[in-house]
Amino acid sequence: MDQTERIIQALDSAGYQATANRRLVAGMVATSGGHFTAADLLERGRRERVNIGRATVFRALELLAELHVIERLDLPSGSHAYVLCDPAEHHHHLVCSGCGRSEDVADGELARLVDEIGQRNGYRIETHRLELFGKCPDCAAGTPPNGAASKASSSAGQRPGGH
Amino acid sequence: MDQTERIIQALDSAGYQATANRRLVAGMVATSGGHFTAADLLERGRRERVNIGRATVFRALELLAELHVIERLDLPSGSHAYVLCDPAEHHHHLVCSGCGRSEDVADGELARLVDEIGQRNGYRIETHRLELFGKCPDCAAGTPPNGAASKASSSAGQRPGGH
DNA sequence: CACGAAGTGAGACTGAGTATCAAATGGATC
DNA sequence: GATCCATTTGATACTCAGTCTCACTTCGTG
Repeated sequence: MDQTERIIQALDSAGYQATANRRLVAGMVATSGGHFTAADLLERGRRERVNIGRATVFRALELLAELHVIERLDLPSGSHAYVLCDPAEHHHHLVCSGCGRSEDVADGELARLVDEIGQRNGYRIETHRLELFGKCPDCAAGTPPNGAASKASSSAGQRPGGH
Repeated sequence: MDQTERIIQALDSAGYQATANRRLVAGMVATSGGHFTAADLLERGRRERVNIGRATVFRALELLAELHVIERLDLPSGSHAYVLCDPAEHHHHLVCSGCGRSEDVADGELARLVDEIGQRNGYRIETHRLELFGKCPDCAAGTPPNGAASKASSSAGQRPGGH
């Protein structure tokens, strides 16, 4: 779990206390293996008989998002999820609609494309967001259950089609 | 209001009745001039002393979204909005964080880029979504109030910064 | 007009997220 | 270890978006 350590590090170096609750959330985030919602963590906490308040979980997630340790995602279903990610560079997310697993995708060429669109329309672009949904190699091959599947299932994979 | 007509047409040719309520919603959507939330329409209805139920507005929006006459948008603030758009071709939205106005942006090169990303990661991509937020020419020039501004203000332009 | 289907409004309900506030805890200092 | 203050926490109330239900109304058709 050196991912957990990294999160705690981030908290600490930003001047926040690494309390037991925050460590707990960090641990759950680090081992999520994909995207997760606040409700997922709450549920998991309850299942594991951990005493952590609702508000505390929301606060911890807000904090981690602020530190860019996790990032908020809008699932095609319309609900909000988070993914663990690398705070260093601007990137996007590729999310498996089968098992919920997610990959970071470098911005790469997109930045240029976005600039171009902005220029063509006369807009001064401030933020852009690209979200990709599909099936990961395992799910595409029909072998979804991979550990990740079990706990991500609650929030993954509704409304795969669309537009 | 030939935009309104177009929407009614779409309802009609999909086999739905173009009732008074739906015409009303169509009219509000057509004259929105930017993105709007369900709450915006409800509020506008109340202000204009129109008697239309909460559920009816949600149902109408759902219906229009299904016909691809409007499309759902996730604002950077995390709330859900809709924009009127061309049902014909796959495209994305460029939204002004100042006045709420929005432009359709053709998918263009993005499709290729998305394919490439999918291939590189071994994912079978099902959906992608690009959302661009920034300042339109008017807002960038410091002349925001343009008619559109007044009614879009309730839902536009929070949290302009970010990653 | 009569009928069944489609549409509607009121209001109950649900679930996510926020706000409040008193109590607990952390960590620095003596 | 006792004291102090800032930070964190949990319980709970609250707000708000969106859904569901159900009785009632309206629509189109024969």
